[in-house]
Amino acid sequence: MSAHTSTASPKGRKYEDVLGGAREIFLRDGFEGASVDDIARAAGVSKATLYSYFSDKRELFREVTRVECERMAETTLARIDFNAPPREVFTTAANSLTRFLLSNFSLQMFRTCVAEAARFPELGQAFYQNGPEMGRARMVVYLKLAIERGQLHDVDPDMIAEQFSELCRARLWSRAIFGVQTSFSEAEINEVANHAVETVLARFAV
Amino acid sequence: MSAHTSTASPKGRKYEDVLGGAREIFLRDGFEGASVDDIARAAGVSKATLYSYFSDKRELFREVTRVECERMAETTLARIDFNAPPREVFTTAANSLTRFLLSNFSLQMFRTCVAEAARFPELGQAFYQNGPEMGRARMVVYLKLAIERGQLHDVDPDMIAEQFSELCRARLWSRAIFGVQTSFSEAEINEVANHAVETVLARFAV
DNA sequence: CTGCTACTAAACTGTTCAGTTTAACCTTGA
DNA sequence: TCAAGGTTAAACTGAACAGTTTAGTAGCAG
Repeated sequence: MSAHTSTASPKGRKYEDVLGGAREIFLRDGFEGASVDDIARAAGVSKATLYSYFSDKRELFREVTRVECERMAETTLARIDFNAPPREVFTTAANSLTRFLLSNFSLQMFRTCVAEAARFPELGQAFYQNGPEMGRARMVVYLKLAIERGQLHDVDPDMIAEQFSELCRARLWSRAIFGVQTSFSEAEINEVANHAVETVLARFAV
Repeated sequence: MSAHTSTASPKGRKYEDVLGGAREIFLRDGFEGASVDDIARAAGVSKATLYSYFSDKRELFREVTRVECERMAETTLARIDFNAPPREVFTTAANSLTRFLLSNFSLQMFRTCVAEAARFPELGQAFYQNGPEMGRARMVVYLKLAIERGQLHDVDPDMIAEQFSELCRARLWSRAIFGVQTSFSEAEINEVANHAVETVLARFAV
């Protein structure tokens, strides 16, 4: 199934299989929770093969995280229409960001990175830089433009972006991360997103 | 040292010692990271004694968490002056909340609860209810009053409280939780708190 | 002195799990 | 047909660690 993919795997036929299995199990069980035997089984690969590609469990985890962060960066907030008026831009962004923050992937990734932050500091930092940091930087580009155009007050655009993304976490995100609530209706999500937009506009729109 | 404390321990002299040791080690290493041997050593107590008080590691952890959440609830946001004008109330609250969110205790507690959310769902939920939920409920009492007085717009006070506490997380909290930044200057904290106040007032103050 | 209760140190059990080793098996290409 | 490299299942090693057991100690009450 993976022998003839476009990019030849760095070494050996099963490399992609290993990554795929690791992705599945790490995402399901976190780092400590995942056993290497489980990963090998999910990948349809022997443990020996797995260890021929990755010297240890951490290296495997690092690689999975790196790849997933790349994918995430490409997907989320990929294209903002820089010419739309602020209300429109914030509305679009708030909706997609709120949804993303509540997604299984995002929550599990967050959980794992936070859990391993002590044992594994580089990981949390890499995740922060490739994830939140990245999205914020992209937002700041737009904000600066909007400020120049006189659509927003001249306030530190970095702070605007930070506040905006925090507002998208209101009410639902903490419930999700603590497992108090596990599924979210469209109405709930829209309400949070809309309130985020109203608040950020009330404070920063001209 | 603990034999003659005011409240007699439920059973046996060393009960409080065990809790103290557990608190120290759990807070340092999290739940999975902490070994019962370490806890017993830190408590200056034998493992057998420890297990005479608590039937297993989880029960011990539960008890530590419960006690710490109580302490936290008493300390943080304990007294809001319900008669002060909104700007003053929000300013006080933003400062103490931002500081609390960045405290070692709060961060480590959050980390551990999140990490164990899968294995240990009741824990995250208990923490959520005794922590964030509690503080928010207290805030809502004030907000309703302020709305009645016509100091704030008549908007869902629960959402105001949620947005407010999220705003206190802007910029610094995610850096802290991912270990990107570990110490925070007064100036940084004040800036975040002040921006939170300005934003919440811009949106909700009459 | 006796008996009771809390406590202790240390050895022990059983399990889980990362990482290694071995010996054999396929596939491909010369 | 043979050789080489990737792959496999399965057994193994060694460590960590939760929880138990044992044999014994310290202090206190009657």
